[in-house]
Amino acid sequence: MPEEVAVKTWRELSRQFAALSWALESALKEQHELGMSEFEVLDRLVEDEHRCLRMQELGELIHLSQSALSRTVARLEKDGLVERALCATDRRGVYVRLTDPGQQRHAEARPTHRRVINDTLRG
Amino acid sequence: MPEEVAVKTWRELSRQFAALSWALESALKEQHELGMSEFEVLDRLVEDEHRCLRMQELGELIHLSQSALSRTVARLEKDGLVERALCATDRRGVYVRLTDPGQQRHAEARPTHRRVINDTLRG
DNA sequence: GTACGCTAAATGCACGTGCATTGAATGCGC
DNA sequence: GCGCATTCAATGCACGTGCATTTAGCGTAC
Repeated sequence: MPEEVAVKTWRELSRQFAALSWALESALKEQHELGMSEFEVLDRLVEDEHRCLRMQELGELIHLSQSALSRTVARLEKDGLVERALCATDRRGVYVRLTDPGQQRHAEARPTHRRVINDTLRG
Repeated sequence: MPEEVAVKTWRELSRQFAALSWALESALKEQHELGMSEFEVLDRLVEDEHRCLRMQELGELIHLSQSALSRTVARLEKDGLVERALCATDRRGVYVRLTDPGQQRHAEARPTHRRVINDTLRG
């Protein structure tokens, strides 16, 4: 890939990401009181069979530093959307479990999320 | 485009952007004492015929809020890499002009920038 | 058992960003 | 000329993030 093409690709990537993340952030915040990172956590938890993941697993799925993820989960916990539970087999670890209110909030926000993605990627 | 495919696209976009912006940020910071946004400003200025753009023009090229751009330019100015000049025709406007040290710093950093992009997009 | 290194998650801190506001300058209507 | 809405850039402030460190728990070697 010639150098200038790579730069063009990067700029296009930036542009798309900026547009979409801004659109998601504002739509989720305004309509559902959720930040993008918060929704992302809920969205991953819903996909899990047991609606429960370890911090470490979440960290691999979500592009956030370990500390940022820790605080994001803390915010969700404060709002009662997830709960933390100690890991029985390894007490250093923490399970993050989706609560019923969390599942409900996600169900409300999900259509917004999907719609914004479709609209923005199309536009 | 089916809904799940759009979500996959978004997640892939996020993943690529996170990987590339992190790689750029750390490489530019470590090797050239430049943040990604700072480099982006220099990179756009170099491409301009007169190495000089209005804040507003920069704002359209770079995906940064107006306030963030203002501060990014302020940091560059503090380091002597750009200078601000009042716009003669509209005294509300500000021209941002690349200085010689700025051009030199960009020339040093550019190969790093291009290489990281190529390597990361390929990987 | 104890000591050591390693890993998981939380926290102090500094920094960059966005939002809202401010201050200055322009252009339009009158 | 005089207002008045609009535009451009800068700034106060709050917030989310990353880095570095801390705290706790694990595993291995001895």
